[in-house]
Amino acid sequence: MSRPTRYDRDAALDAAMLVFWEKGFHATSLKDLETALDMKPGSIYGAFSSKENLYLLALDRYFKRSVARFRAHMADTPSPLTGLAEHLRGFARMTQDNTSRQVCMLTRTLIDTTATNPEIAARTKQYLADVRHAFAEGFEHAKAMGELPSHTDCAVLARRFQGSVSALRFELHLGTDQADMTSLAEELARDIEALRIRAT
Amino acid sequence: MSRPTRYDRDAALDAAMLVFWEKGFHATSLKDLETALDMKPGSIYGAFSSKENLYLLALDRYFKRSVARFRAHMADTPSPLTGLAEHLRGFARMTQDNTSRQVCMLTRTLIDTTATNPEIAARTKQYLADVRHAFAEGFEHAKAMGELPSHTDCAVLARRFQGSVSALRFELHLGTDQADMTSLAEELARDIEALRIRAT
DNA sequence: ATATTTGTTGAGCGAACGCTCATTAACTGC
DNA sequence: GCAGTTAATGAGCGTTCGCTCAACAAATAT
Repeated sequence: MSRPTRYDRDAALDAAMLVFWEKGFHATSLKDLETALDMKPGSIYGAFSSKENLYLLALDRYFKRSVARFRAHMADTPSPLTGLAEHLRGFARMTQDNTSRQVCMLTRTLIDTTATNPEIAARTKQYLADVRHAFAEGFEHAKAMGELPSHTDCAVLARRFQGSVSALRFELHLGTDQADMTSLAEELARDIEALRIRAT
Repeated sequence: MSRPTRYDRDAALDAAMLVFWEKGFHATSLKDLETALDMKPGSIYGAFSSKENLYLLALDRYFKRSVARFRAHMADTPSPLTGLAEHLRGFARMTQDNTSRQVCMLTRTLIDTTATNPEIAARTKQYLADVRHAFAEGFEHAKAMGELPSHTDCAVLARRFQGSVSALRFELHLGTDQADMTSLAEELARDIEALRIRAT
């Protein structure tokens, strides 16, 4: 019974994520969303309740996808420490891909909404903490495999790592060229690898 | 001749800088500015032409003040390398000061305006490059004083240094507590000091 | 005093904002 | 076919947006 939906919810959320990621919460208008989702205002509200709620759904998508990608990458790398270093080098390879030439959406959101949308900001802080936790797990894994000294504070390393990721994404956003991106990523990656215990 | 202005242009620009810095370009409304500057719309437009122009004036102020502060700090530090390290440690001491618990306004602006206000974004990119140049000068000075190897690439160090500053400011924005701020700043500062040539 | 100049005022402009809802369309069950 | 159910539509709601301008106020010059 009943009429089937014309739109593909998954595709619509993907599209919403991209516009929001690119323009931010405040600069994205309902008109922008109507165009991107190819849906009329009534349908958007029927499906997603409000602009803010749609934003939260898009953000959740971004978060889950980022963490999943990171975990998948770590899962097929024999050395966790190398995996972490490679994750940083990966950003230098995004130079061509224009859709990814952007700041981290979580970073962006926190900046956009701290002063104006406490609910979104609070959720974002949680996501950022979760991402940091995933990074910390990577370092813990490295420690368990004997790549790091047993006294290593993985939480501290994770915070620094997150800083490196932010810095790289910001450089992408800035438009920094391939060569500079590569050398910056390489330096940050080497810092990670330098933590490895050398068999003396 | 003629009627004198009721407002203090300098104070008004300071106030504008603070609101814009806190809320960003898009989330700051004329109402917000009327309140912050204690001026009526007509006066604001008489004095500053447009919201965008006022933003550019506020941004310019932020930029000049930041660079001046950095240069002044470096000028009264005998060792440039220590000065750079101390600059990073300084951010951990901002934990109390709520007005400064924010991302760098240049970072914020670039993110806010890249997709929507090309003119502001272009100006911001220039400012960010100028700041990086000021950092590079600090490293050059350190090199000239024999604190760094003569083959050191100061431009690369400056880019990393700017990344560290961004990371610290972002942690402030996030609300990271005093202890974590101090340890993060300390680590980043030590990385700078570790570059120093050791008298062997 | 008066003329001139310039700053201040705030009601209100047109446009855009996020959002709603009566109406219409497309399906299923009988 | 028709009744029942749910999705899609888009004109248009009330509000707020950035901004203007005719009227007024406060100074100087003569």
